[in-house]
Amino acid sequence: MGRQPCCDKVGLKKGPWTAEEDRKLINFIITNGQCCWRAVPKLAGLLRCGKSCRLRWTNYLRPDVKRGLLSEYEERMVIDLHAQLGNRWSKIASHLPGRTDNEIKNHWNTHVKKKLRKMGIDPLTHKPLPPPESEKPPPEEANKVEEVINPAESANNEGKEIVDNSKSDPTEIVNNDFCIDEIPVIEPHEILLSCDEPTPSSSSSSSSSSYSQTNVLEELHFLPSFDSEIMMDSMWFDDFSGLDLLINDSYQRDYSTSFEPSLLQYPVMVMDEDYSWNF
DNA sequence: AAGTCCTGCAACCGCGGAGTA
DNA sequence: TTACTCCGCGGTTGCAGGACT
Repeated sequence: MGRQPCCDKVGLKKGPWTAEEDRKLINFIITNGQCCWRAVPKLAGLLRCGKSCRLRWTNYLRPDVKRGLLSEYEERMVIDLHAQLGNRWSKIASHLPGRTDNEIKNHWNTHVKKKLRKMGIDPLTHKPLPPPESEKPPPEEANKVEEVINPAESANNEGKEIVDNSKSDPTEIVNNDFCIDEIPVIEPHEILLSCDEPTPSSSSSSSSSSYSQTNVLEELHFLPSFDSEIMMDSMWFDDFSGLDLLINDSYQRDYSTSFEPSLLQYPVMVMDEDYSWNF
């Protein structure tokens, strides 16, 4: 007896998401929160399976998702964490706020693997690759590279916080108070908003003209004078009633100039006609 | 300019774990 | 204990766009 499909696939749409589908999904989650993905497509009026909706939301539509290439620091962290955790992308992603497991996995497979191999490091083991017979690098050089890459073996030298795998489950590492395991189901009042300014790469990295690579949330940002220092990482709304969230279907209202940031208790989100978010 | 190859990324698929009746 | 559902994870695929010939 095979496993039952996650949903009735007959008549379900596959492939890239359209702007309209994204809008429906965003509207639904903003109104109802994240719950019961299986029911989402039906309730949101989407011809998608629940898994597809969840994937689209978590990897792309979530307001706090960070777009663009990983910074050097993030990449280094990914390498370090991969050395500790292996291909546990969701665990790795939990240490990089705003990054998704899929994004990190893709980055690893397309960039980091190559980079490490180029450096003579086995991306699987983080140990020096056995050099080709013809060009054996000096042993001290290989060791040096390993020192840099393999945190488990360089912890003492760098004074970095490295988890002792023998003493505790590496998956339980809590780094910077952020662990995806601790994130509860998101309720409507808990829609997470990124305070990051859109990074230049996020707008320029789109290599495809297809809609799916033009994040409807790409323009997400606070009012220009909003104190992004204070709200550096992210913020959670304590009370849904205070979230003045406006899906501007009429495309006529412009709230972006009608608030003094200092008076703002809650940022105002307005969805524009191009499905981008504005505050 | 046209054809082919390569690359990067979004999305899909199938499995395993957790929860529950 | 078993059978079932649902969710999340990791591996893989498919496609669009860029690079190359």
